This record gives sequence, structure tokens and C-alpha cells, in this order.
Amino acid sequence: MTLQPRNGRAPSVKDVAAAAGVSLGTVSNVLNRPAVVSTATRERVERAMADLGFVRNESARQLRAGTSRALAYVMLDGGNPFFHDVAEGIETAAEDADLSLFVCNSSGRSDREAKHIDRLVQQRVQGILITPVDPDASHIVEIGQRGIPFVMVDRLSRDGGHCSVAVDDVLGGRIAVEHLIDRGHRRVAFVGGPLSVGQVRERLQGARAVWAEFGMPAEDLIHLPTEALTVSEGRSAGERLAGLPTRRRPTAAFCANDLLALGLLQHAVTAGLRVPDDLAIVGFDDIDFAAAAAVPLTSVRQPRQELGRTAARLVLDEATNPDHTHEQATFVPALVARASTGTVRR
Amino acid sequence: MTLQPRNGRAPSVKDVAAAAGVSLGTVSNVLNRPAVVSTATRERVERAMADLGFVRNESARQLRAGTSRALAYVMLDGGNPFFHDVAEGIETAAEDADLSLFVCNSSGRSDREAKHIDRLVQQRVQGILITPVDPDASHIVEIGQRGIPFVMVDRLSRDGGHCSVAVDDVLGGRIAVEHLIDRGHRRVAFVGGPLSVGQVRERLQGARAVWAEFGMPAEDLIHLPTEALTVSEGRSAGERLAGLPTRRRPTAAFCANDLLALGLLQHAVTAGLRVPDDLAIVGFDDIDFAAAAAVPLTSVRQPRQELGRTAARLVLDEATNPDHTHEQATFVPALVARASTGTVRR
DNA sequence: CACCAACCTTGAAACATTTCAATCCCGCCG
DNA sequence: CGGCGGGATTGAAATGTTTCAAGGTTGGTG
Repeated sequence: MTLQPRNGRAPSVKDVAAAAGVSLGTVSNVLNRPAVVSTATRERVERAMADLGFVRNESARQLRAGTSRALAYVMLDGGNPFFHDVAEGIETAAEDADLSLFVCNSSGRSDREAKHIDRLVQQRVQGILITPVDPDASHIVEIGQRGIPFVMVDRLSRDGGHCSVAVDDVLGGRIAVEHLIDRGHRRVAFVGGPLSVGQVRERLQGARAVWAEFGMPAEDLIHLPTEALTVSEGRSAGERLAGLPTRRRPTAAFCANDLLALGLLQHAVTAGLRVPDDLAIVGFDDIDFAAAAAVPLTSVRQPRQELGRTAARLVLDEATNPDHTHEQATFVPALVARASTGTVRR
Repeated sequence: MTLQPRNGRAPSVKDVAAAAGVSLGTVSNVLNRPAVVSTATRERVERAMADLGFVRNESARQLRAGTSRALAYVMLDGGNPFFHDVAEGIETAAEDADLSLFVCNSSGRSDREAKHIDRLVQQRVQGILITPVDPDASHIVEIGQRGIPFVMVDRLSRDGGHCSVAVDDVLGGRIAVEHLIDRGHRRVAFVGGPLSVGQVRERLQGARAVWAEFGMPAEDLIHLPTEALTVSEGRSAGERLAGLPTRRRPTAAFCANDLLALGLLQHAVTAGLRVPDDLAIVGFDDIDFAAAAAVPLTSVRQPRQELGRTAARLVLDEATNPDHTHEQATFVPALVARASTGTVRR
């Protein structure tokens, strides 16, 4: 196929109509209701489109239609493979509905998030999925007020004012720490922060709850705060952990996510600690890199892709179903035991 | 700010004009040339916009303007953090130019890639950045023919028909293998595939070239092919490597990217091999997870963010500068030596 | 041969915004 | 007091697509 070199403007339906010797309406019919056009005409129009290199102008289509053919996902941290996997799940669902997916990354910055949302609203996307920096920020609340279909991902709605999809983070914290208690650990660190992040708060809450239920002294569950959920913060937590006096030093660490856990693992290995013998480690999310670590990481699995697919389903329901009611989809996290907590402590 | 509940349609400039008691044109002026409007009127209009919760309809703006305010990047593998870092770099440049960035992921599938491109052309994005599955595919070539500003990322143009940005992969292969030779290795595996991927081909080519230059027998540089550049393929390559007869077994492996290297590392550790003593490993890309591996990975660094920033600069130049000439920006890769190749072999 | 139905095609209106030439209004100068 | 200049505002046109009622053509039937 040889395309005409563009003399200036991209060809429009009007140009195609002229080239094929039919009216605008017919060209549009070929595009949108091919069955209604006679074969001969259709072929003539199609050839004209091919010759001219015609491409639908989506803005004009959208302007007329009043709505775009796109969903958007604003993720919290593009550097964390967890969110990529969620996005994958959303994308499969979007593909099935023949919608595009715009993926944005707030990098944990509220201002960037607001800017992205602004643009998305201007684009009139059909719905917005978001893992927010702060679910109560005004730019988040306004999405709902605007009547734009909207689902919160990896975070539950407090007031049911919108759909949300997440795993039970409290439960996740419970099973992680229960697993460590099972393995014989009696002094455990919780590595994670800042506590302004809801997920961190709830995972810690679950950890503390189960710790208390087993009758362990609260001071033996040590919180090592971090400033972010990153590998390098994990490493630095490792340093602080190594600096603790031996009597207080935990034999195991539960990290608020896998990136922290990987950082901690790296520090431990560098410092000559054996994992899991000297230090057992549990992560959260079960990203692929967790299983791929040199000492494969025990982690609390979230159904990442399914989280995404479900979120997309909900937002599409809100967009198309007049009887839509908001739904909080909660998934149950599962512990995936691997070598990093391998042995039972005597 | 209390938004009016949406009775149906989103408010348009017309509604704002009515509410503020001015004409359409004035509202538009407030939006686009605030200086030209008197303060009193401007404030009246701005209040009306706030009261109504008016948001510009980007489709209409774009239709009139003839062009969108967006760039797009179609990446090859969203699961590989390397591409995320490149996207970060592009995004910073896009932000500076006050453009949105659409990030798409072809997941290595040509059909998906074609579909994404199709949508992007329909959206009339200002430019397309792409790390293609196959640079010669027809849907890639057509982008240029259409006159859409277009830059190839992480892959050089053969014929100079468009801009491109990449590191010198042949050189990358050379320095990786030279490093291993330096460290005393005399039997080395190249892990990577498929060879249809240009990056793999060129890294292997560089490896072979330097191997020959050092006068090493060709059969001592063993190619272990993989079906993809993933962690699990790296693991499986590790199995095949372990299965080689001792006399032929390499003492070091150069992997076509870090994901393979991480997989190989994991297998090695599981199999009880010491890294680097029993097996030294070099990766490629220097993603953050390479440094974060339990045995930090020696890797060939690409300036990931800068690759992205440069690509964005080039595409913007093509979009705005009438005297634009295509440019092949080549960066020099650098070896980052870490523990995975730590010791000199006796 | 006339008429009808079925099937195709047409043309105009509508979508929300931007642009720009034209108009309006005001105060100031002669 | 008339005219002028200049800043502020207006209104109409234009962007490309879709929709839909209305019109046109064809072939077949009575």
C-alpha cells in the first residue's frame, strides 16, 4: 500500500467521499454500519480510504458521540511491578470491551496525580481507576461528584461512595505474622512506612492484632519505619535492624511490600546474615521478582491481575448500567511460603 | 467548592457564557487569552466556571486546533523495569513541554503494537516514540510515511529515515565480555534470544567480536538461546547450563538483559553454585533490581532516563521545527562491576 | 406498464471549542 | 461638541464525524 504523501491536512471523510464519488454519509456508513452499504460502493469507498491513507479523527468522533472510548488507570508507583500487573489486568478487560487504556503514574505525588486527573476529565474518559496517594484528597472526591465512573484500586472505600477493589490488608498482616509465629519466631520487625499510607497502616494493624492474640509481648513486635516503599528504603531498614542490640534484634521481618523485602534481603546477604536462619523475611504483594530473588521470598500474594480485571468490570458497569450500585470487592490474600522463611526455628 | 450535580450533559462554554452573561467568545478568551479580558469580566466568568464545574472538552479543542497535546510511548515489555525508566525520562520531558504522555505496552506482540499505533494515530498524537517488536513491520514504517513525528527508542534506524535513540549494543556486548576475559574467564556463555530481537543480535555480535580479538577459540563462547528476555527463561537457561558436561561448562555467563541474569542467578543459587566463584554473571540494562539482587549484579548500564528524555526532545523537534533533520543519538554503555563478577579467576 | 417495496444513498444538523474580523463603548483631544 | 483611538466584547465560521429523516433507484409483481 502506498500512501499519498501528506500535502498538508490529513484527509477527512469529505476527501474520501469526493475521491469515491459518494456522499459524506455513505463514507460514514462504511465506517460504522458496513452492512447497510452495497458491496460495490463499500469497496469503492474502502479503496479510496486506502489510497488516501484516511484515518478517522477520534476527536471529532468523540465530540459527536459525547464520550471517548477510553478508560484510565492512575497508578501510585510505576516503579513497583505490582502496579504494572494490576494495569495488565485492567488492560485485558478494557481490550474485551474494545476500549483504550491510558496508564498514568502519579509516582506518589499528589500534585502529579491531580494533574493527570485533570487531563483525564478533559478527555472525557469513560471511567477512572485509581490507586490514590490520599483517598480523601479533594481532587479524588470531585471525580465522584462529577459523576464520572470511578473505582478505587488497592484501597477500600470508607463510606461506600464509590466502588473499590482491594485485598483485606489487615488479614494480610495477620497471616504474614502468624506464619512467622508458626515458624517459631518470637521477636519480629514490621518494616514499613509512612503510616499515612493506608495499606501500611492496615498491614501493621493486622500484624499487631495477631501478635496480641498469640499472647506475645507488644514490645517484641518492633516497628521499623521507612519513608517509602522502595528497595533502597528496605536496605536502610536493614542497617537499622543490624544496629539493634542483640537481645532486641528480631529473628524475622515482615515488610509492608516486596520492594522493601528485597532491599532488606540484599542488605542481610551483604552483611553476611543467612536468610532465613539468621533472619527470616516475609514480603507483601508477591511480585515476580519476589519469587526470582536469590533467596526466593515468602510473600503475601494479592491476585494482582484479578484486582485489575475486577476494577475494570466495576467501572464499566458504572458507566453502562443505570442500576449500578457501588460495590466493595474484597479479595483474600494468601501466604506463599518460600525459602526466605524456610525453616522452623528450634 | 460545591459542584452542581450533573443533571445530564457536562456544562459547556455556552452554559458558562449564559451564567456569566457574556458571549461564547469571551469565555474562550478567559480560557486562552486572559490578558485580553477586563478583570471584572474575567472574574465573573471564572466564578461561573467554578460554580458550574466547567471542564474544557479536550476533543472539541483538539478538533478545532487540529492537533492534540499529547505524546505517546509504545513500549516493548511493561514487565521489564528498564522500559518504565525510559518512560519516566520521556514523561519529564513531556511535562516540561506541557504535553500528556500516553504509555502503551505491546508486550512484545506485534498485533497489540499495531492496534495501539492505530489508536494513537486516530487520536492525532503529536508524536510517537516506540521500542518496536520489529522495526521493519509495515505498521511502523507507515507512521513515518504518514508524516507523524516518530522516534525509535533503544533501536537505531538503519536507513536514517527517522530519528532514533539507543546505546551502542555491539559495544555493550564487547565491554561485557572483555570484562569477563579480564577476570580470567576462558569459557563463557552468552544467554539470550530470540535472535530476531536486534538488541540480542548486536550484543552477541559484540561479544563474539571481542572474543575473537583476544584470540579465544570460537567454540568456547557458547550461545544458550532463550525464547524471551524474562526471568523464567533465565532460570531455564540455568538448567541447561548446569546440564553441560563439566569440561564444556562455562565459568561465566553474559546475559542479554538483567531479567535473564536474575533468573540465571536464582537458579545458580538454588543449585548451590557460588556466584561469582563457580559462575560469574553479567547482565545488561542495569535496572534497579540488578543492584538490589542478593548478589548484586554486574551489568552494562544504559542511561535509561536520558534515553527517554533525548527521544522526547527529538520527537518534539520534529513536531515543531520545520528544519528538523533526523538524528541517530547513540549513547555509550558503561560496565558497572558488582559482586556477581567480583573475583579475578586464577 | 404502473406501482410498490426494498434497498441505498444523501444532506443537513449537531457536537464544543477557537479564532478573527467587526462592532461597541468609553474617555479624551481638538 | 464631534471625532478618534483603543480596549473590550461579540458573533459567525470552521474543525471532522455521526445520525437520521428524507429522497432516490432498482427490480419485480400484478
